[in-house]
Amino acid sequence: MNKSLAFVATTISTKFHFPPSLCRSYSSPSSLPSSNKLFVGGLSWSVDENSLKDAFSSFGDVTEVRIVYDKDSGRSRGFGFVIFSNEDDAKSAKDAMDGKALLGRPLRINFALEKARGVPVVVPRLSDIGHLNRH
DNA sequence: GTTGAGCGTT
Repeated sequence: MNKSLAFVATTISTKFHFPPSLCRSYSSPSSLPSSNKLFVGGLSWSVDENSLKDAFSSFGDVTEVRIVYDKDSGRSRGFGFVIFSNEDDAKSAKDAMDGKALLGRPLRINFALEKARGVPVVVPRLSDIGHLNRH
């Protein structure tokens, strides 16, 4: 009887092709949802926003380039962001530049995590805590 | 003169 169950399972798995909507683990391999904003890591310490833009502007319109510098030391933290006006340009730039070297260091590119902009931040209120002491 | 995975100073 186990054999017949195995037969059924095999039959099902070979006969059915599940629609992509049910196979979401394959929809974005090794990354995040597509966007026009790229996280660029692995930068050489000496790369500035200009040379980074030059490296990416051939793939489309670069809306913004931002390299993250340390607040106190002022030196590059070795990563930054490149924003394209077009989402497809960002994707092709990522595919083309990921792993490629810039100024001697291989780039690590990914779609950027969305830094919560426009999302209201709810903070606890002291006036509400006061109600806890009330009967 | 330094470091080497990661997700940002207005």
